[in-house]
Amino acid sequence: MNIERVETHPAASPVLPAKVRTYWLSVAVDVPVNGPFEYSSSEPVPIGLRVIVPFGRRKLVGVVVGAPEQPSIDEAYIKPVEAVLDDLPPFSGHWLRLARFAAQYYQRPLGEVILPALPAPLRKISAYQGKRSAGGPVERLARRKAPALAQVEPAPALQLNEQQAEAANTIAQTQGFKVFLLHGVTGSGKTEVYLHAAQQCMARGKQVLFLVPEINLTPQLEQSIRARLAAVVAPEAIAVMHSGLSDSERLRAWLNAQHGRAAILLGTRLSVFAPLPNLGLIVVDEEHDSSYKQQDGLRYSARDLAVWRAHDLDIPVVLGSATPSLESWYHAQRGHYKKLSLEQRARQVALPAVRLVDTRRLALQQGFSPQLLEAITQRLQAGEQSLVFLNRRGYAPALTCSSCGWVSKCPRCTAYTVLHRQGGRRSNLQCHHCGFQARVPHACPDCGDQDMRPMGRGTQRVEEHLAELFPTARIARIDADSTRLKGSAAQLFAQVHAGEIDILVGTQMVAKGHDFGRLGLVGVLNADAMLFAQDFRAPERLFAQLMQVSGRAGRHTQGAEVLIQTDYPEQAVYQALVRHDYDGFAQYALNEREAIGLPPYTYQALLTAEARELASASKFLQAARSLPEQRAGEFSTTSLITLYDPVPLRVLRVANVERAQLLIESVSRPALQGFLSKWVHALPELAREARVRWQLEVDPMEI
DNA sequence: AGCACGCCGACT
DNA sequence: GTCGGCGTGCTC
Repeated sequence: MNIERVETHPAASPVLPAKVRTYWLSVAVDVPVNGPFEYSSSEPVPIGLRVIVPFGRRKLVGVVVGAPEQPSIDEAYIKPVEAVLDDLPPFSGHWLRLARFAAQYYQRPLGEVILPALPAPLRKISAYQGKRSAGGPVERLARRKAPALAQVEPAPALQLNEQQAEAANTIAQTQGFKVFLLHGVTGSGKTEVYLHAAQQCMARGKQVLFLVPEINLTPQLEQSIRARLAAVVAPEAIAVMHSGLSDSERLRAWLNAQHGRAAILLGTRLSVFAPLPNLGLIVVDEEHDSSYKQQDGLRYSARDLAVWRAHDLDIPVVLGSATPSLESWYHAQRGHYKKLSLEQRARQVALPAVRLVDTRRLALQQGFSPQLLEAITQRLQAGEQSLVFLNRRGYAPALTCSSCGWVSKCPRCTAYTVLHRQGGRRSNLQCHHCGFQARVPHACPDCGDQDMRPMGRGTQRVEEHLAELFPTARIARIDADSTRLKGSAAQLFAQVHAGEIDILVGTQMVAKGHDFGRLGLVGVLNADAMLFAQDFRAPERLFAQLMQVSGRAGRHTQGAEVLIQTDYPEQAVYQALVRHDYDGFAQYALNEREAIGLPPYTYQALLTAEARELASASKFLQAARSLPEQRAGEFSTTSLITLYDPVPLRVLRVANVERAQLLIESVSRPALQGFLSKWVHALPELAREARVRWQLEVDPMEI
């Protein structure tokens, strides 16, 4: 193998004779077993370097996380390190502390945090073996020239209004740890504030970490940030990281960050783990967005880790949103975070008027109220665009038999199959949980009747109705189905921006980021379905989502309007939306949470079990639940911990796997942490006996 | 997670 | 007789 070893001490090596001392190393590797694992080396290896180690019958890249004086297991079982990878400087103490904190907080082995945080070429052994050219991926990348950056026309800095300037200066003047919650309605110019503060930070020679929920969906953001920064930093000093990059592009950005060549790193949640030796400011844009929470593997919250990281480095962090998470709002109320408010819109355009359409006593036409149809008609006549928002893709949520009541169901899941138009008149049935597809039956499988009808409506059906009602209007639909082909989303959005579309039908895909110039009306169908999802955060999510879609309207035109059709117009969420009153809604929702004892007033974790049969999953959870009583000596803090009864998940079966969950709650975060760290040690054995798969999520977003 | 060992069913 | 099914166990 062609791997350079770490330099030995030059003075020592030629003189000292045979007596070789052994150095012990703790190495974190990416396996779902509690590590770290211990290895030996004849030379000292600095903590934070990567090594290649034998592991069972294979070889793995690991990271040295400790150098114990004595090994914790019998020396006879300890194998020597195979190679030391010194193509990168060792990870800093801060970086390792961050990884350690995440591993401990989210109850995962350290290696499962550290290695997935690295670009693939740095953690895959194949990048170091069997390559014709010498060296590793770092050396190979250095020999290749980076593709030329596209020319960006520098955008002039906008004149900040008074509130923006005050917010930006407050942030820029802060050097130690401080969390700012930047609260500003859509269009109030939060980005300008971030960039202003970022610029001042970079001017002091410090790096900026700028987190965004998703970059792919909003190429506008990257372009506008590049344009705004072009006047202040060289294009190479802007590194971008997101899931759309190739391995080598990601590696390049990562190395630029690690070597301090990047003055600013713009990236999605994984970027919170990027090594930034000179970090001076962290920005988390749209901090309430659920994309910051990873939903598999290490279930971390990039927003929460960003705050931790800022604290550890003693630097400021800015959380920005028009609809902050109730957690962040609560911290601001308590004075833990400093609230900065932007109340004016940057452009002199009034917020759209929000009206509720009480659908309880209305005859709806294909799901549309007369008021909404009338509003669309008027906008068409005025040459303005309308957006119909419906968070349900497909033609209809199910197919049903009108004579016996049969409903189309997925054979593998506890869910209806959704009727989809395939193009033209052709249709099929699809399961949105497991991907199962079936033909549409000609007759009812139960009674043979041929009168099969779609039940309810999705975006395809809404699009069809609109085409019948407004035959001359140009209509487009944007959802996961219409944008499946690569590039088609960008093309559809471009058509909307170019004014080639009169009525746009869309799911939540249209809610984020896009700035539609001529959009005068937003109509919301079936909002109540989102409100009554069985989750205590449903109103919070609904408020944020409707605020966000509402924000699509009237960014440039006066007199924009949002119509929300609902059977429950008296609900606090809707009333607050009419008043554009985030503060009122947040206060109301927090009071409710406090009264019932929900986050942010308590802390939660969720243990989920999966098995062929619900009974096995429940049995495992039941055993896990009774463990603390059985071993009372080990679990001393249980008086502060509530373990609820295991319950089946709302969608019980997905792809022939049945799921149940157990909620753990505590008023004390340390107590919950202490409990979980003991509890997880016992779970693998219980799971083996019950033959179930399990996962533990700390601070779950959905329960 | 991998990877191998192990012990039962249908094939050249 | 063997190819291969995936249950079980282990990794410093």
